[in-house]
Amino acid sequence: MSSQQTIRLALIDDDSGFVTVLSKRTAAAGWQQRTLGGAIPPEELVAMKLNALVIDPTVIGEDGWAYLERVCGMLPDLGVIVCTERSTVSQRVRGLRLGVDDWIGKPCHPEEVLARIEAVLRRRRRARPQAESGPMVAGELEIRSDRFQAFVAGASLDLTRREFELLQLLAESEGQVLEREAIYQRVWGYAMAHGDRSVDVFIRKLRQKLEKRSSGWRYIHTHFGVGYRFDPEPVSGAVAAPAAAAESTATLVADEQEQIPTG
Amino acid sequence: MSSQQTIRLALIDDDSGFVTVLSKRTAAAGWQQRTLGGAIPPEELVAMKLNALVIDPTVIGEDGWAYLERVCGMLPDLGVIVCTERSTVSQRVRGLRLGVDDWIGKPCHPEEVLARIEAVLRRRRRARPQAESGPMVAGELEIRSDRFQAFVAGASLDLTRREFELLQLLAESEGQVLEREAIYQRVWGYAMAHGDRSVDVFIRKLRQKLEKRSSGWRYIHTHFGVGYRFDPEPVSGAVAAPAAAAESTATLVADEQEQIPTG
DNA sequence: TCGGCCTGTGAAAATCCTGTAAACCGAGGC
DNA sequence: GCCTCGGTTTACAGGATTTTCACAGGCCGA
Repeated sequence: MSSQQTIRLALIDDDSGFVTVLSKRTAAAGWQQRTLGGAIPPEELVAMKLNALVIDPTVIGEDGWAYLERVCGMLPDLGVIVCTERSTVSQRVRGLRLGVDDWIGKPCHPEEVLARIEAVLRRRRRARPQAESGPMVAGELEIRSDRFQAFVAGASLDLTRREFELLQLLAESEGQVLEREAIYQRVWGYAMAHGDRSVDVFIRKLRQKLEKRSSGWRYIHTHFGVGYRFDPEPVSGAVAAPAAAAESTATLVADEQEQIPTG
Repeated sequence: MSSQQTIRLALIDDDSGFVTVLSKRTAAAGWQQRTLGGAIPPEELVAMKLNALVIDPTVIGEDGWAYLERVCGMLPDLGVIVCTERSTVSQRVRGLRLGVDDWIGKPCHPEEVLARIEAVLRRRRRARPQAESGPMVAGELEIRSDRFQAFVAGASLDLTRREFELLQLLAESEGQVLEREAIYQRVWGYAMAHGDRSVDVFIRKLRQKLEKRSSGWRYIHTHFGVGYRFDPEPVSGAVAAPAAAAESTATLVADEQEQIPTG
């Protein structure tokens, strides 16, 4: 399910041991992580579209409190976890009241840090049910997850839930070839049984409905022996079209990445 | 809305010193607090309409983990803070992954406990920036939260409390498809048990009462396999057959354009 | 070009989901 | 205690959706 979007985390710390160990863990968990040596203007943090920030204010020095306050104030949606050595109760209370979500003492076990980050994010997501994520657009398709439906020129494709989730997954991975097993695993939520053709069947249904409402485009491409790839392409109308015309169109869509997930 | 709605807290612990000190603090902070000597069925916790729960699982003994899991599962909106003596990293990680929001080691300073509870709750409160305002209008429906009632042309629909809350939730999210679990969670206040049909039943009651007073409109639409969507639409009563115009073609393609799951 | 996979299709069979009605239950009011 | 009312559960039927099948047609390497 797409509710498990990968976590984007930034780490502001200069304790190389801690950074190394934690990075290894977050990488293993599939999170996107960025390590920063020192204070970064909150504006840049915004641009990073982070979910969480782990910070040791001592690397900032004097202005630590002010920095924390500014970050928490400017990014109320960001999960902020302080992780630092020696601290007094009143410092922790001050930090928490300032807007910090959790305060961990060093030394600490990286697994606990991860668990605490998850706890912070879990709560935050629950609070903002299906926040942003405006409609996704592809070709003349508009995919609206708040309606569990896709539209072309305002007309609903009338997708069923499975069809919609499949389309959404494909569209999210635009340009990538997804193997059947991977698709099944992510849409159905469990491993695909050997010989199951459900994915193919749903791809067909999707193609039918897409064709019905948006016949001028091709969205789903088959990769023989591998899987499917979503990539909206206007259908080059007549094959008899002037060579030149077709050619140029081709160049526009030519930059396809044929990557095959190493399996 | 006053962001300072008083906090309702329950404390499950038998360490009288801790209980006393903490109670004094929470009282001073103006929180409503209830101390419980041991495990309480989650159902009763629901009835208490708590914001947060501070618990020392050791007072429960063996079933501590199971209890935590049950509570966190049933009340995803409840802030759960574990406060206990001696604990290992793996215990803390297990707890946090289970759904616990914060894990504090005893002995600890009551002020820090308060600050951590606040940090946990802070997230959840920001969730509804929803400025309560005048009556909401949808179709020929007027929803007045000050009266816990909806009206059509001045006539009350005679909604019960649940019916009203359900309608209000739906109307607030006009246009969005809400999943049953989400509806249940927000109206009933705790997690929906698998197989519970309460939402459907109340949707039917609502539809009946809406139909009785406003038969010219359709308000609640069903999204098969997903949930419900509120969107007032005047019912296109007379489908004055678009006449002969495309008659011949129509017969051939007629079965294609109907769609849009109106419910 | 041939044969062995692999994918596209259409439809039947199996499941799942929702609308509806009615039985149940506990809390109050009389 | 008896009755009413709101809320919960349960049972069932009709549909919608998903799965499963069998076969046809296409892609590729030998």
